[in-house]
Amino acid sequence: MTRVLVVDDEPQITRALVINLKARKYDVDAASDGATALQLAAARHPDVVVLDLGLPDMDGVEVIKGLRGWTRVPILVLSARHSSDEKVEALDAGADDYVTKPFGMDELLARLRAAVRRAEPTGGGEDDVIVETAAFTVDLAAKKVHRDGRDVRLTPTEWHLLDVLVRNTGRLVGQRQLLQEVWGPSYGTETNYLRVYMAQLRRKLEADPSHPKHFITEPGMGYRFER
Amino acid sequence: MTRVLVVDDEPQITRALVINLKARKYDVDAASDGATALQLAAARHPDVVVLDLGLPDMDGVEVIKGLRGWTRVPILVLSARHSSDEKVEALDAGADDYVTKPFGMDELLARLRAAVRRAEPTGGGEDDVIVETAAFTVDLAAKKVHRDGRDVRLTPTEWHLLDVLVRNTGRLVGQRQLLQEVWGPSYGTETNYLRVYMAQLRRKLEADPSHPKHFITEPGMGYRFER
DNA sequence: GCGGGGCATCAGGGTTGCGTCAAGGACGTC
DNA sequence: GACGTCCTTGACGCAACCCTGATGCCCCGC
Repeated sequence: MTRVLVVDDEPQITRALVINLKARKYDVDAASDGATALQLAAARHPDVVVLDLGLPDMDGVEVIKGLRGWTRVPILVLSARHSSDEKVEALDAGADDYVTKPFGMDELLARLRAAVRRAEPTGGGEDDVIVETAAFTVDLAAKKVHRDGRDVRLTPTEWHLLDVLVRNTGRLVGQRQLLQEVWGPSYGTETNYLRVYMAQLRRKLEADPSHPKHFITEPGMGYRFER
Repeated sequence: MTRVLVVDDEPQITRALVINLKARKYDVDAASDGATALQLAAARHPDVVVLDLGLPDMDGVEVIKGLRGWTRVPILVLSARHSSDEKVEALDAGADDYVTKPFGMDELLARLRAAVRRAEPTGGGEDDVIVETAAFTVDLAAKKVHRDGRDVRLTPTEWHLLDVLVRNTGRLVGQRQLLQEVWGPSYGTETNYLRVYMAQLRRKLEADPSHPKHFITEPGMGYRFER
């Protein structure tokens, strides 16, 4: 769940924001002054901060700088000041967006979504899904198989087949489904393809290919991957 | 130098933006309609896009979607419409910021700086900037490759390709992804480009180009950089 | 015991994909 | 206008992959 930190000293605005955010399944923390805000940010590590610049204890820009000293969390500034200088100062201090009061809740939420989306891990992040068995290790994202300390090379078809099986770990995958997912929708009866490629996968990955422990045949039905 | 793509069909606004941006040492491209914008974005790979929603040939939101199909480049929307719905639609389509006309140039530039700053490489530190292998050293930030005590010269396309591969060290990068990231979204099947440029990279960087240790071919799928 | 269906394994051949080289053309520089 | 660099494109040999058929095994029903 996305965590939002709301910082505002006007209770009615804070309340409105909190209600709207919680209704949209955000996890919300709230602070009414800068010191509390910095403390909460450090303790709770929010995914995005909504910050009113007019705080009782310190300048809003100082809060931004305080945050930027250690985090790149998106900061969405809220302010009654329309002055261009204020905006420039806040943005250059490290704010990500600047919304002037009064604001439309729809717009604010859209800007919030944009800020959160931007901060999401890049496509090439390391959200690798790794599946381990006693005999080998599969990294689906990197398309890598490790076994006995060395990489195993698989052909595209072998990968495709392994991919479908591993994504259904423990479940039986029917022959027809395997054929259609790997070879295309017009296939469904060419079970000999499966036999050939299952044999290759076993030869490359199983400790004892003729007595497979991970690529199990379910006669007449399909195959199952067990780790 | 930061490259900006300005998309607007009103010449006076475009001119004002271009002049201001160039004065601040930005590298500026300009387009007056959506088709040109998409084409220029693919060809020039800007670091940020300033996009007017009111274009003659297509809906601005379509331009956003067209860009988001293949790139996360920051998009700063410019529009005469103040309606909340328009803003929400543009932001949810993938825009990063939304500024209504008339706008203050100072504010716009500050928002632009914020957008560019955000897109900078993650603050992981400087441990990722330099990648070392047994044969050579790559400095992605400085755009330098060192090998056997001397600098290796790479062409822009070679750099781009190396960049994508190194940023995905250890991971397989599909040929379609490589083509689209290096040559643009309209490419995807021209695998001969890859073959030619991979050969050049290998010739310049590998100790034994015909038996590559770092630029690994995965037949039928793509390439992988290993250090 | 006998026959049949489904499965594992192997080996061959057609086809695809890769590496390499070289030539042509666009672009910028001097 | 000549030159050099870079990108594109085509052709060729070669290796790898995918498909296919043949063979033999095991399990099961008759």
